[in-house]
Amino acid sequence: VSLQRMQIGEVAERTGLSLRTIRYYEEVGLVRPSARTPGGFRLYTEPDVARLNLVKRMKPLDFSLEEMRDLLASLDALEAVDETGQDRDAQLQRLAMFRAVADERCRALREQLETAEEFATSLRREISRQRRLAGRPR
Amino acid sequence: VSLQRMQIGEVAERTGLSLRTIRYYEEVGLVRPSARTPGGFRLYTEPDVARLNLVKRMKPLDFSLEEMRDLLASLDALEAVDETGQDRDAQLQRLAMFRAVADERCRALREQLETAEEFATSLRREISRQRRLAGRPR
DNA sequence: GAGACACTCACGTAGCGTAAGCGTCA
DNA sequence: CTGACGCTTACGCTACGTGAGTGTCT
Repeated sequence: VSLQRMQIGEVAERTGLSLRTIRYYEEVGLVRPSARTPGGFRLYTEPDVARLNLVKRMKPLDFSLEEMRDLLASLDALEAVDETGQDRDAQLQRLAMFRAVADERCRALREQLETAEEFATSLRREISRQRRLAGRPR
Repeated sequence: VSLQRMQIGEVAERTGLSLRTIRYYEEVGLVRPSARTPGGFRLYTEPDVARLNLVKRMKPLDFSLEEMRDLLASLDALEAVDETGQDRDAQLQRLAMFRAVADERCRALREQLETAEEFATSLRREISRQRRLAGRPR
């Protein structure tokens, strides 16, 4: 099965993304299928799936789809070996910026988690307080 | 200043929420100002601000505004002492449900953070890899 | 040809941001 | 009376969900 090209349903299953999401990612130029059947069905290769999984792993960082597109573009550019030194430097600079943003987002996430846990704790406390009050009505 | 009633600008400053957000929260019945001037300006009291801050602390848990509204409603109901035992029990049940959801969200947040940090790390690695490659062009 | 699968519109949603045009308060 | 501040109305945005109606693959 699907040794070479898979269609969107299988890709969805393997990535955990919805059909709509996968199509939308193509619409905004984030991940495009490397081929189509004559009838118009999208055909994905393994690298395509890998790219989708990469996007999925980026999502917790809360990048916009546009940012992810740019990040992927930089990675692609660096992967293409036939690049002039100047361009490489530019792409490396962009990567470094993304790294900085990513670090910042991680920090924000840690804070968020802390706030969330504090709230969960205070909710638990409120519940047991109310339970005590409920213990003796009248 | 503002010993009793403050208007929306000051509230925004004190809570860190935007005017738009505060007005929107009112629109969906989440937090409403306890008064208005004859001319229509919103007037908030200290408890109003506290409520807004409470909402702000809930946000990391990723509740929908509707869920928060319900949660606040349950808390309000429990605060009102003149409640029948039955109603109290119902509200307590709802609180317990929220607690369960909150715990689950915390778990999800922790996972998210982990994924995020993994990605940040792999990004760092990729950058230094590319730096090494850039070291000797030609 | 029948069923599973896919396609393209296209409208709906949450949670606000962002003017525009106008009224209110000190 | 003039800023500074606030009001409503309304359209825009992101990242999809959710049909409807139709075509494609095996």
